[in-house]
Amino acid sequence: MNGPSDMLDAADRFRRFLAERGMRLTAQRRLVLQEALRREGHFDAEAFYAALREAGGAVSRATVYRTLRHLRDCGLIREMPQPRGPAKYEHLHADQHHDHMVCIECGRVIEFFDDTLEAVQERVCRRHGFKAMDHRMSIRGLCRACRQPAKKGRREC
Amino acid sequence: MNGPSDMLDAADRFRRFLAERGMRLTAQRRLVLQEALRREGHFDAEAFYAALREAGGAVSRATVYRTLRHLRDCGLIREMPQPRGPAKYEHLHADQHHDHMVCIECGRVIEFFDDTLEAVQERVCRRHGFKAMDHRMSIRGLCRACRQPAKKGRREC
DNA sequence: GTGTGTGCAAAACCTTTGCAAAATA
DNA sequence: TATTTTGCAAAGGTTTTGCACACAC
Repeated sequence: MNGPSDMLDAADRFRRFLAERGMRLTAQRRLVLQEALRREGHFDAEAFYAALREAGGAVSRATVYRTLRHLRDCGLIREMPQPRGPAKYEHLHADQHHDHMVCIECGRVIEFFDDTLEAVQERVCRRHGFKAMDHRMSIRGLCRACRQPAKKGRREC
Repeated sequence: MNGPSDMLDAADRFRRFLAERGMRLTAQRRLVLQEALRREGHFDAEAFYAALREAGGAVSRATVYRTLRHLRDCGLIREMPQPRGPAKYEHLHADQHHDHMVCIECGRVIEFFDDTLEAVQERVCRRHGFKAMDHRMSIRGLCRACRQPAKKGRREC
């Protein structure tokens, strides 16, 4: 699901996205793209930037922020502003959309996928003449571990 | 749906919420609560603060931010961090949850409600041992007006 | 050569916080 | 009186921007 062919697809898609706008796929942008695809979970711009630097990547903070925005506009990553602190990002697998459950106690994020949601999206959009490009659902609540407050040894999540 | 009894309910609920935590329902907090309930659509903290001041309310910016946070924690309003700019708030009607479609072209927000979503939430949570308190879904795409780019006189939304 | 991208540092922006004074139980 | 709340201004943390230089077409 995240092999080399995915990477090529993504690079191609990004290139097309840029070309359509008279923009260029530079070395820096390629670097940011690769790092974004390599990431498995959620990440924020600052840690992302640090990792890139650590790995010897010659990219500035400004370029990281700018490129993440482009990747988001291109639909390759998803940006999730947080109630507090920096926005979280995650890369979008080409093949399967997913949504999130967030534990309000420990902050853990669980991913899920449900067909019905896609159907809901279709129905609602038809009703309002809206053309959906994407959706996101997020369920807030308590994860299994945090539901048992009395239980000893509750993991930190 | 937004009559005086709603207001009383909300005030009561807020009072209980505060009492449980050894906090007080001060004049300022009451003011912020009332203004939040009065609001129909989405608002941000700064405009909210300005409106309160304009109306002669004696509340400081810090208190507005602090109280909005409490109202959120109490579940009376919903906070929606934005990709850019200040977080948006909206007050939660006691009787009906709703979700959003956001036009990526003009920014318009359309509200909708769909029963199926609640079912999805239940099913997903059961599957993962998660206890849901709340959910939010947001569909990004193009609104009716913005789908017809050729059309003259397209409204600003 | 014209236009686009980058890097740096500074600016902008929204939100939170420290602290002393005021209010409330 | 003990505790909580407020208001102010300053700090905080994240993201954007201005600008000069470098680079690509």
